[in-house]
This record gives sequence, C-alpha cells and structure tokens, in this order.
Amino acid sequence: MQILSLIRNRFFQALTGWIDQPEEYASRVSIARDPQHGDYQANIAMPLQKTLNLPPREIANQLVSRLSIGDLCHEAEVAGPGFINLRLRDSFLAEQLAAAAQDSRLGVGCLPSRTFVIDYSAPNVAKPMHVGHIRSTVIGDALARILRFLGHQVITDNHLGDWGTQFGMIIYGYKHFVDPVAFHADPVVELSRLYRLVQSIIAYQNACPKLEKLEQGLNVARKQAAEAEAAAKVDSKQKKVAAAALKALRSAEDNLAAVEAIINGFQADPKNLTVAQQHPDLETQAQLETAKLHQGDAENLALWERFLPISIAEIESVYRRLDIHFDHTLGESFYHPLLSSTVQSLLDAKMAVESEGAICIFLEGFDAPMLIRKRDGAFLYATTDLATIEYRQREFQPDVILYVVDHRQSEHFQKLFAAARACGYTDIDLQHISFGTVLGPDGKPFKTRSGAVIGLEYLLDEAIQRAHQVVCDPQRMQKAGLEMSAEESQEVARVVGLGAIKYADLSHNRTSDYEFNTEKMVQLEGNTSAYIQYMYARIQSIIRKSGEQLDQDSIAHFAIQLTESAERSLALQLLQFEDALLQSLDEYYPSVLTTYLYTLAKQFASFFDQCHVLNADSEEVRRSRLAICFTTGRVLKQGLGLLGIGVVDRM
RNA sequence: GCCCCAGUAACUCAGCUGGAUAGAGUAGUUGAUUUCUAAUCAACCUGUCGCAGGUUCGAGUCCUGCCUGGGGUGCCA
Repeated sequence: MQILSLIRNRFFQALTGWIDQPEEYASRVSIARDPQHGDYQANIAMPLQKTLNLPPREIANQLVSRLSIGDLCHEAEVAGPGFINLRLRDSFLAEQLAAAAQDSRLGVGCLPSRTFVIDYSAPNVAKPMHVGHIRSTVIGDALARILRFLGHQVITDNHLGDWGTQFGMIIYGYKHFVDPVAFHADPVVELSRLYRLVQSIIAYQNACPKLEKLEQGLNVARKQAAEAEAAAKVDSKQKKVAAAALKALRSAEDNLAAVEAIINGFQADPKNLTVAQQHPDLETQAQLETAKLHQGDAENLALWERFLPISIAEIESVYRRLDIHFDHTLGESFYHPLLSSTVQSLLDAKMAVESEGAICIFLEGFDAPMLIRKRDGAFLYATTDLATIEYRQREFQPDVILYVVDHRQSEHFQKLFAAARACGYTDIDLQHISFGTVLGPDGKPFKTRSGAVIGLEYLLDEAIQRAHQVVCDPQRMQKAGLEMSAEESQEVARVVGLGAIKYADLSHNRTSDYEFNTEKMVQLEGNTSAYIQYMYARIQSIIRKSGEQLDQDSIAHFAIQLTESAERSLALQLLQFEDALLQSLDEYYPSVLTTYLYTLAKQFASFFDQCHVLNADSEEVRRSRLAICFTTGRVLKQGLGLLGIGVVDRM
C-alpha cells in the first residue's frame, strides 16, 4: 500500500473540475520534510496564486473544503503561506501496518512489468579486479534486485572485456617471459605477473622519451612563472596571467614527478633494464599480438582459449564471494564475428561514412564523430556497443537498457545513444547509469602509496578481518551474552565485512566521488550496514526471548496499537518502504534505499529505548510491540537483501 | 579551445518535481547502564550552501558570468 499515491489520488479528485492539470498539482503532495508539520504536506496553493488570482491561503482553504480524506487523516491544516499539512490517523496506520505484517511482500505492490537489460560489472579479464570494479558491480546488482522485486523482468549481462589489447600483452608476456613451473603451479598468479610485467615495461618505455621534454618544459614554465610574477608586481592586471603561469608550473612539476616515479620504480630492479632493452617498442609488439589474435592466428587463438577460462574462474570466485549472479556473460569476443556486418549495414544505410581512412558516424551536436572502424581495419568499442544493442533487441526485446559504467564514459554513451536512435532504436530507453570515482584518503583515485592498484580480494579479506576484530571481540561477546562457535563468528564477520563494503558504496550518491576508507566503513558506527544489521539482530533477540512463534500467519493474532510517539513514527516509516523503493528507481539511486533503511534502523533504536517490549505494561501492548518488532525485522532484512547485503540473527 | 561533473559544519556526506528555522554521521561536551545485545539512546555545539548578479510569493536547488578542483575531448576501453 503506497500511502503517498493514495493521498495524491484524493487531491486529484478534489482538484478535478476545479483547475486544469489536476494530476500535476496532485503530485505536489509529498512526505513532510519536518515531522512538526505532520506526516504529509501539499504545496499546491502557492503556485496556483496567479492562475486563480486569489491569496494562496484562501486557495488552500477552498482546496481543503473540497478534499475528502477524513478516513485517512485528521483535519487538514493550512499553515504559513498556504501549505496544507496532513496527519494520518493512528487507527489507519495500525490497520495498514497489520496488513503489511501479514503480507509476503510487506505491502509493496508490483509495477506493470517492463523488460530491463542491465549491463554492469564488465571487468577486463586477465587484469586483476580492483576497487574500481566495486561500484559498477554493486550498484548494478542492487538495481537488478530492486527492479525484480517490483515486478520487472530483468536480464543481467556481464559485458566482459575479453578481447582487448590486454590479451596481446599477456600473449607476448607468455611467449617471452613465462615461468613454466609457476604457471603450472598457479596459472592465475603467473598470468597476472606477466600482465603487470609487460605493462610496467611499456610504461617505462613510454616514460623515457618524455623525460627530457618534461624537464625542458619545467624550465620554461619556471621562467614564465617568474616573469609573470614580476610583471604582476608592476601591473596588477597581470595577476591573472601570473596565476595561470603558476598553475602551469605546478602541473609541469606534477607531470615530471609522475614520469620520474615510473622510471625510478622500474629501474629499482636492474634486471628490468636488460629486459626492456631486449624488447624494444613493446607496446607495438603487444598490439601486433592482439591484431594476430583478431585475425584468427592459430597460435594466439589457442593461447586466448587457454587463458580465458583461467581468468574467468578467478573473476567468478570474486562474484561468488559477493553473491553476484549474471543471467548472461556475453563479452566483447562474443560480438566479434558480428562486427563487420554491423559496419557494412551502417555503410549501406549511409549512416556511416569514410573519413581520413576510418569509418565514422557523424552526429549532430558533437564535434568529433564516433569511429566504428579504424584506418587499419580494426573495430572499436563503439562498434561492439552498437552490435550489442542490435543483438539485445533481437534476443530480449528490452524496454530499457541500463549501462552501469563510470562517468568518464558519459560522452561515449551520449554518442552511442544518439547513433542508436538514428539507426531506428527509438523504442528502447537507453540509460547511462554513471557513477563517480572511488578515492583514497588523499582524495585521489584509490591506490597504494607506490601507485599500484589494490586487489579487490585483498580488500574483501581486510574488511572481513576488521569486522571480526570489532564484532567478534571476545569481551564484547561475553558482555552481550553471545557464545559463538568459531564457525558462527566467522560467518558473522563475513556478512558484516562484505556488507560494510557494499553499503559504503551504495550509501553514497552514485554520481559523486567517494572516499574509500576501510577504517571508517568497518568502524561499524553511524550510517553503516553493521548498525542496521545490529538492529536486526536485537530484534531477533527479543523475538527469541518472547518465546512466541512469529510468522506471517500467526502475526495476525497480534493486534497493533500505536500509543507512544516512538511507536507511531516507526510505524509510519515502515509503511513508507514502498515509497523508498519507488523513489530509488526513479533515477536509479540505491542511496535512497540506504537512507531509508538507516532512518528505519535509527527509529527502531529509539523505539527500543523508549518502549519496552517484553516487560510492557499489558499483554496487549506486549503483543502489539512484538508485531512491530517482527515487521521491522522483515523490512530491514528485505531492504538489505535488495542491496545484496545479508543479516545474521546474533551479532 | 570546447564539452561534462563537482564546490554545503572541523572531517565524510545527504538535501527528491524550487517550499516553512539547511540536515545526518564522525569528532567534541554532557547525561542515561542491576541492558528485552550500550555497536545504544537523549541533549548540546559547529554554516559566507565557492563568488557575484538575475528569475519569483519563495533559491542550496533554476538562469547568466566568474573562481577553484576533477574528468572527457578522431583511430584505447
């Protein structure tokens, strides 16, 4: 039962026949921002001031007199410049809460089903997964779960990067640097070593020629900055120029330092230098291996077929730990055979044209065209993305495709969507669900001090270990009267630790960058999953101690009555679960749901403090409060579950 | 150069289609504990919402300009 839409509907009826666009104005009813003003508020009168040429308070009074809502709310109040404030009847709340408690879906309705394809995670195989992969994976998974719960048909597809230049690097590395014993012992580790080795050589070789130029550039920048500063002292109009010169100087210093770091890091091992000399221009060599692979070279194809399952197995082990499952894993390689015909049909349709040797799609509103075939004949990711849309339309007939990909690719998606529309895919709602960068404590993209990326598995281990230290601390366990086996405490640490990582990610507005701070997220205080999980465990503890067998059927015999204010606000929050879910899908923001759950957990904590359950004044109150606890527990579990986060009965 | 995103408390961040006195968490101060699990609760403290104009009954939110930071920008993905 969605209370908001129920109330809006009453306003719609009151507005119909009085003003134009009653629906638009009815939608201006919302949850009250400040509980002092009631439960819901309608900001309808003020914007009608000009249309009706009446004072807004007068409009509000007239609207209230037309409104038939007495069965749900107390008398509507007109306040301030013309706000209409509504307060739900306690009897109505109690009745709705009882219905939700007995409902398998907690009173959440289903939407008219639409078909969604969600494209998320999409790591590059053969590269170790790192913290940057968390966001796409976790956000995409949460959206898939929420959409499914609300009745949509969801097809999840992991568009693996399994055909790109990284394979050229690994193939080259395998051919020249493999340690057969190490490969036999642990192919994943060895392949990962080969990738990093080739990558570091390429980085070094690219850095060396830049060094001299950057040093010269720095000297020039220093001189210019000094001159500009001197000029600014004489003529204050030159201050802007001086500031720009200073900025350029800083930037030149940073660039040089970065290149020097690469070179010094590489040269730290003298063996590296010999290797780099023996394999000049490694980047081109690796590209050649990639090209051979794409052209069907038997040796490279055999190596690719050998390496791919190894890498995928490693990625899947991460997904298993995170409880992430895909309906399809159709990587780039899957589309490779389709690309030439995709390009040809675009050429035939005169959508694409040749320019400077490349095949391009020129799009209105964009300076640069979208390239779909390079001068050398190779295809690009835009080509694959177009072929993918074609395939998904044919196979799945989706209403919506969501691409959960970081914000740096927003221009690419704008072009891709424009191209798709131009190609006639106008019935699919294509959405780029972009997200910000994961930052380290220094406010820069999350890396170690030496600049290396940190493996995702390591971070998961760390979070679980920290969760164990904090949650399963023997002193604490004893104080709380929890005696756990090693297995149970390990399981608690696992659920809490993984939840901490997922929740930290989901609770931030997806479009902004956020600081990935393992220390903070496992502090297990404040707005964290552990706090919510803890409230869930306390609820289970009360229910256990009550000795009652509570389930969806038996709860019908536990009549709900709301007397204390903490009970009432908790009940209202519980009934707004559906609103939170719908709003989280409005623009695909899982953080709306985390905020809802955290608020709910806090309200429960307050209720727990103020309203004793097992020692309640009367049996009726005790039973009512047990029903409230039971329902709160179910909503918390369901809500966390929709974020891919589990709960435990004791912690 | 052009395009996109951001700038809110000491710190990390919310702030929904413009609404009432701008909110949480952390940190700090204070109170509550023979605990239905104190990982808790209650209270206090902290603001030039980057700057300047504009739109209107009303602007953190919309528009313009500027400042600062990040990202993208024809042959990587």
